[in-house]
Amino acid sequence: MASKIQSVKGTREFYPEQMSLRNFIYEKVRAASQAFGYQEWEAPFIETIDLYAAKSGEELVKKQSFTFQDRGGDFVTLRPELTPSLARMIAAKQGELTFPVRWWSFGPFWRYEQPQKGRSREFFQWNIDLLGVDSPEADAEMIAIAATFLRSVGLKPQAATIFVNNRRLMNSEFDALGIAPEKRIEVSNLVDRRSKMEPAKWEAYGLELGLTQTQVDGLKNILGDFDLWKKSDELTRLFAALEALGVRDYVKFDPNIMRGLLYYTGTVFEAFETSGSLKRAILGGGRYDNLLADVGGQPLPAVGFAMGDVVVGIILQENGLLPEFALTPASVLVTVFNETMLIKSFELAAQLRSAGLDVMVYPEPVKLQKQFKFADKMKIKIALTVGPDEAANDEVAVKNLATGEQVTVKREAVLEVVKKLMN
RNA sequence: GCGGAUGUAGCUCAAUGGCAGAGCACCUGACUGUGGCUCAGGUGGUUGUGGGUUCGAGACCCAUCAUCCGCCCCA
Repeated sequence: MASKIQSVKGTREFYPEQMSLRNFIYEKVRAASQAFGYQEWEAPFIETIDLYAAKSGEELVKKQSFTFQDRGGDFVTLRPELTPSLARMIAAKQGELTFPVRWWSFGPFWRYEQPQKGRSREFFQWNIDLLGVDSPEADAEMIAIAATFLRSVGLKPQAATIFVNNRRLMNSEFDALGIAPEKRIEVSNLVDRRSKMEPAKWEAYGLELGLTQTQVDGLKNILGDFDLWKKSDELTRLFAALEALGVRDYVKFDPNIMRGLLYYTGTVFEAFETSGSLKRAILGGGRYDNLLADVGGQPLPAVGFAMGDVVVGIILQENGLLPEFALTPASVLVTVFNETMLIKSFELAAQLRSAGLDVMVYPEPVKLQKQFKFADKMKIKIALTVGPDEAANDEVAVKNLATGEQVTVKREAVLEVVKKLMN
């Protein structure tokens, strides 16, 4: 057992059952994206590390990226996120694209971190972005798409909530407390940790960062003020738009939401399950108005979010929201009576396939008992048999495995009989 | 990178330091042209790996590898 070659730590192996789940998520993602008129696109899975160095955050680049040398000696990275690739691709065609651009994508990403519940080193992520519009209403559309997805998988507002904040609002509040602009990143970090630390330790940490007691107290007031959004025109308009879009019940203002990525400039949001064991964000995103200019394009406002497949998969499973995935690979099994009947079975299967049915032929002439047992395990509902008796009369035995009833019909009537059984 | 837990049959798990077991799965038969249900029988293990303690180790000790859970960070 120890000598077996193992999968690379943290990678994902999708057996058919897990593949059904992944495809289920993909379909819901696609439906929500297309409902708002977004186009599917994709970027390279491998990029240079430089693409991320500028704006992704030090932790992500230095510690969490899969980076290695290719055979030519160049350093390449398995993409840990999509937004920098998007920014580059938009910048490259900025003159010829029709704005606003509405794009979505669902593909694999890699981050070198310790695998644990809700986190693997390889994951699939939905990214969706709206570029070219700088308005709270654009932010609202993005949040509405997220809410539409949550609703489509059966997560009600009581079960999953999208928490919203605004970096500009927070920065002006930080300014009002006399916190220097160069301390914003550290203070944001402090805010991020509040829910994870004991109050006393959190205060001590704030003082350690060089804040005064008055500033720490002021920060506590801000973070406890859930009406703070009323001071922000942006958020006031955002909530009005969310009301109009019919998703207001999914969204709550929360001044504690900051998000780690450096490129966010305005509205930020994260969705969490309200109860349950997993304290990880289902999805997260926000407005990033400077990124295009930072990668060498013309300034372009943008808003978007990302959702990993791992957390949402666990939550759907734990809430019993997954449909019964049909593990039936075919609606009909054609058994093989013996060596000489093999060709007859293949002919019959081909005939049914050309009529559009999914048909499996047992690949070798083993005991019929074994073949029927196989059909049962695969949850195939109809089994066809051509034995010597049937062949002599140009007939086929059609068995309904759900009821156990079997009829023998003329070969030209098989299609009709099978179709009737399928309904 | 740090901390905790767990590694026994294909799977889920038992086994006071004293003969390695059960359920499920698999195979065979009852039923040689037909699944599910039942019954009878059977295959399957260097107990993750390498050392050590002991008359004797699945169990105790050390190391190592792997997995899971948490911290950091984050989708």
